[in-house]
Amino acid sequence: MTIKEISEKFNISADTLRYYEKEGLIQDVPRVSGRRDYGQKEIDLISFVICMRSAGLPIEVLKEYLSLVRQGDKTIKKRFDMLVNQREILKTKIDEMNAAFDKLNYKINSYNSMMLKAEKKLQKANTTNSF
Amino acid sequence: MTIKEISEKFNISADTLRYYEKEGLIQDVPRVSGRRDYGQKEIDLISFVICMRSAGLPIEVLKEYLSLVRQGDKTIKKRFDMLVNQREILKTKIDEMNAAFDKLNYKINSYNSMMLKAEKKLQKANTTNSF
DNA sequence: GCTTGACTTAGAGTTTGCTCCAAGTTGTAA
DNA sequence: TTACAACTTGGAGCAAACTCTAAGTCAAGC
Repeated sequence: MTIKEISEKFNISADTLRYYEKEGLIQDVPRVSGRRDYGQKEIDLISFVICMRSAGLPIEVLKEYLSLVRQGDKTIKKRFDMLVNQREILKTKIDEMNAAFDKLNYKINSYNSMMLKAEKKLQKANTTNSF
Repeated sequence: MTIKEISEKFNISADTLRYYEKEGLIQDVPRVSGRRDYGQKEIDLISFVICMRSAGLPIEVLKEYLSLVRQGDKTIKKRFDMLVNQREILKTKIDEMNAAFDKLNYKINSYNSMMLKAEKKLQKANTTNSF
């Protein structure tokens, strides 16, 4: 697959794909007369990287993890620890986002009843604070 | 409360608090002989800003929202729309993070059984792909 | 009165992750 | 065979959100 096809498949810019390669995230991409020609192996890797990046895992962390993978079985324990660590960080972020989501929801509902009751001059909403 | 107390209360740097103020997120902070002296109003606002920032809402968006709040009731519909919009964006991000979390979990479990069965030379794990 | 430490400001610097640019190459279609 | 679009590379540029620096101010304790 060409860079354009990959870029469309994953909804990511070709520049970003080249950048990931430059950074060493996606290595040894085959070329056909100079052009990148992604195979299944690369597609699986890109899919993983994009998923993790979308969750905010830093490029540096992914780079180190993939470097460990390339170093073979002796790095399994270290990889495991990395993943567990990243899972914990991710869990914290998800909790924070859910908290913000709930707060947003609460505010939206307040605004909603505020607007519904507006013409009746019943602006009793705005209960906890003013923003 | 002093900037240091706020900084410790919210586990955020004093520099960041000053930065938010410079950016217009937290306005009209009272001073006592030049020093910031945060009151309940400011604390509520900071708490809101930090919650939203931790969920990734951009400073620009928060700034505009808070500016609308200051402009009074005529901006309620616009604020409402902003919040609904941000909620949608946040929902998408939460979904992405949950997907990554599941993937991480799956990998961690794979590594786990890999390591458990290692000495038995039963490295049949690593089922779907190699990283 | 003097030192100290925590503040103040304006503004410069840093980090992360792209995103764009310029100049050159290549396969295809007219 | 020449025009064209889509690639290639190295490197510069950019946006967001801090983070740090320098030079100055102030209240408290000695």
